[in-house]
Amino acid sequence: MAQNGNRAPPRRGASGGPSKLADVARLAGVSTATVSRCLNEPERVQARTRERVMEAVAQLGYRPNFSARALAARRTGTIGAVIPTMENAIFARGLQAFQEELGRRGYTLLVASSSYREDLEEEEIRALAARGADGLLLIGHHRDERIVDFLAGQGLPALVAWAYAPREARLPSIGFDNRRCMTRLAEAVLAQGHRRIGVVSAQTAANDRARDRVEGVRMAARSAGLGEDDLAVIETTYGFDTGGVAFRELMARPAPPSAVMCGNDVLAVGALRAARQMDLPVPDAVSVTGFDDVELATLVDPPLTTVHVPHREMGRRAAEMLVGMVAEGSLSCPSVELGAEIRMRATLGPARDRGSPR
Amino acid sequence: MAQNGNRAPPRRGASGGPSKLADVARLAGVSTATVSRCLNEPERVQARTRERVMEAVAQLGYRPNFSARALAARRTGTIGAVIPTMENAIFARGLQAFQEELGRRGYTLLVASSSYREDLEEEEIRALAARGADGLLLIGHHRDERIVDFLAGQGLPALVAWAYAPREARLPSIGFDNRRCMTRLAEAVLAQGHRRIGVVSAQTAANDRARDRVEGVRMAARSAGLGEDDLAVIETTYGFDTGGVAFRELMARPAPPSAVMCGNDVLAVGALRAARQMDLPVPDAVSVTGFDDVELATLVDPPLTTVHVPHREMGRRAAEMLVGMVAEGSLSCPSVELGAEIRMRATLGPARDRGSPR
DNA sequence: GCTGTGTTTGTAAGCGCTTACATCCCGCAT
DNA sequence: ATGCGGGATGTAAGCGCTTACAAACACAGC
Repeated sequence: MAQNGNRAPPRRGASGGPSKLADVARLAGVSTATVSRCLNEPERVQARTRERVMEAVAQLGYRPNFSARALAARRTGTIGAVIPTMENAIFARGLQAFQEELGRRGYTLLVASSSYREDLEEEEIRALAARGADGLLLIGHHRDERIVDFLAGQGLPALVAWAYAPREARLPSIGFDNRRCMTRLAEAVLAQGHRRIGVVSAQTAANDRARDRVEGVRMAARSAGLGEDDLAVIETTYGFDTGGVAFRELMARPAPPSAVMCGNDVLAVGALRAARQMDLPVPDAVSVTGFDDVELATLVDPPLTTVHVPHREMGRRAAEMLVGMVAEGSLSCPSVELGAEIRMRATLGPARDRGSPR
Repeated sequence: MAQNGNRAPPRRGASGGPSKLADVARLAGVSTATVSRCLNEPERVQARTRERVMEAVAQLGYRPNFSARALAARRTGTIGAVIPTMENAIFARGLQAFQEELGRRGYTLLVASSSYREDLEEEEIRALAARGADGLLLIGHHRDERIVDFLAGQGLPALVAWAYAPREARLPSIGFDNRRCMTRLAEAVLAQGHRRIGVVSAQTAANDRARDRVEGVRMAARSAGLGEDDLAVIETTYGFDTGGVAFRELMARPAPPSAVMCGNDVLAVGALRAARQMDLPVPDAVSVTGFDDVELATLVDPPLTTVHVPHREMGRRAAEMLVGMVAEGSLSCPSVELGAEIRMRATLGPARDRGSPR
């Protein structure tokens, strides 16, 4: 609220200060409407006039005032994204691709991060809406019904990424079927003869992706005839350390698992490190799997068996879809399922028979 | 340019559509000015009136229109950041902290990424300025003089992060002295008896940080009496693979280095992987160092000797400083140097005497 | 020559908010 | 009583742009 000389008349034109539409109009000898048209629908003004205007624009170094334009036109050319955190490489990468594509299409990205907190996400969605975002990118489907209502009420297009569930969800989405991917990976684990499986999952409370992944393992286990006791699930926060801690806890149980499936690569790498510290060779003593296939997965030793997710493509296509929705003023578009495939590497091996439980 | 029913009268109030300041004023039985004051300078209106207004605000679910507010008040509550890429963990992490602190102080973050391209960066700086960013965060000092002039002309506060050079630079900065850090690390390398040193640097053309780091090695080498030939520098783009390629090239030279200092951890990890593939034990056959101390550095085997940079703190404090400049309408503030310390881990070992060169 | 059609440009009314300034009102000193 | 200081509120003029509508003009067909 500094009251510093705000009222000083802004220097214009020659002095390098911001020039306005009216300045351009004056210099070009046309009306402001014509200048505006030159900038927004060039084909609607005669070539000669347009040249004159453009010259004036160049001469003054004119840049339209964004707020004024947004206010008058009721659109901002801004897309908002609310992601859990940029520190997670998968979001950083997807967001980077998202932003690149957005830029290519003349939109700007407004970012907010929710730190995986549902209340914060809601707050930020509303803030971005108030800021006039033309569209919103959200992560995952888990979200209070009220917010979806709010979005619909505002006529604000929103797209969900990192998940795919066209049936149950009201918002269109681009992503992959977390549950099915995890089921397939679990089947691969079971095919190696593992009969006691540990799961290190991210917090599932407000995270449908994490929930779906755990559910995926459950389904595969059930189909394979495993009982409740053969599946040990631990939830933990995101991080290398927490992954290690959870792994230790799993392995300290009376009948430890022969394979530990982790909800993401970061947790898995944490598990791997813990295994090394515990002198448990991977995959001979215990198998480990991840999810995401971040760069790290191929850098650890042994390289991690995981599920490859095309983060960059997801980001890029999300931008395409969202911009499309914004352009046609539609609140929906066909959801897109991306392929996510298992990357068999070295951390998954056959179950070593060390006396079946009991 | 979709011409869809834009002109339909927007439903207000009850119907859930966006309500305006005037709606609140009407409901509360006051003027719009009073409502505005309630929102912006609550202490200037009487408690009783304020309560009535706030109630109306709550009842209507009123949210101020951002563009209108920005247009009228000539400030946006938005801070822009132009970073090379979000995919680099160091920027993602710093930016995350930056955004968190910004949010805490009521500002929103507008991100653009330049992909390490100077022309794009300029373009984006101008775009963010036109969007009415109240302040700008930039990375590194390398930048055309014209842009700094432009910023000054616009009266737009800008802060440089990830670098510290209060003397030479016109913009205030927060960061660390890349050159000095690297000199110290190089001294540590030299202290281990290394006399032929390879450097794998990021592209230096538009990157003063990379340039300073190389320069840091040069200075230490010179002080130690090494000749030009004892220092082999390769520049490469950012990535694990490129780091590996550069490492191979260095080791394939007639008189290969006994230590390879990399411009950042990602390059270093790439080098480490290449070394393993070449059956060159680290640090017995060759030492390797990094820079940044990303999480990865402790996860590789052996753990990487590197320079620890407090990215999160840098982001957080950058937000503090920039918000301060914006609040007091100042274009400058004291630069801050953050400590960055060497993390001695296992990839740096004594030079093995394998016949001094010649 | 007159009307009708289409194209190009201008006029001016907002968009929803902030804020300088005017007004009102109340208590208090005179 | 009268006048004055000062806080609370209202009035209204923008902020810089877009765009509906009107005006002006060119040219075709009759």
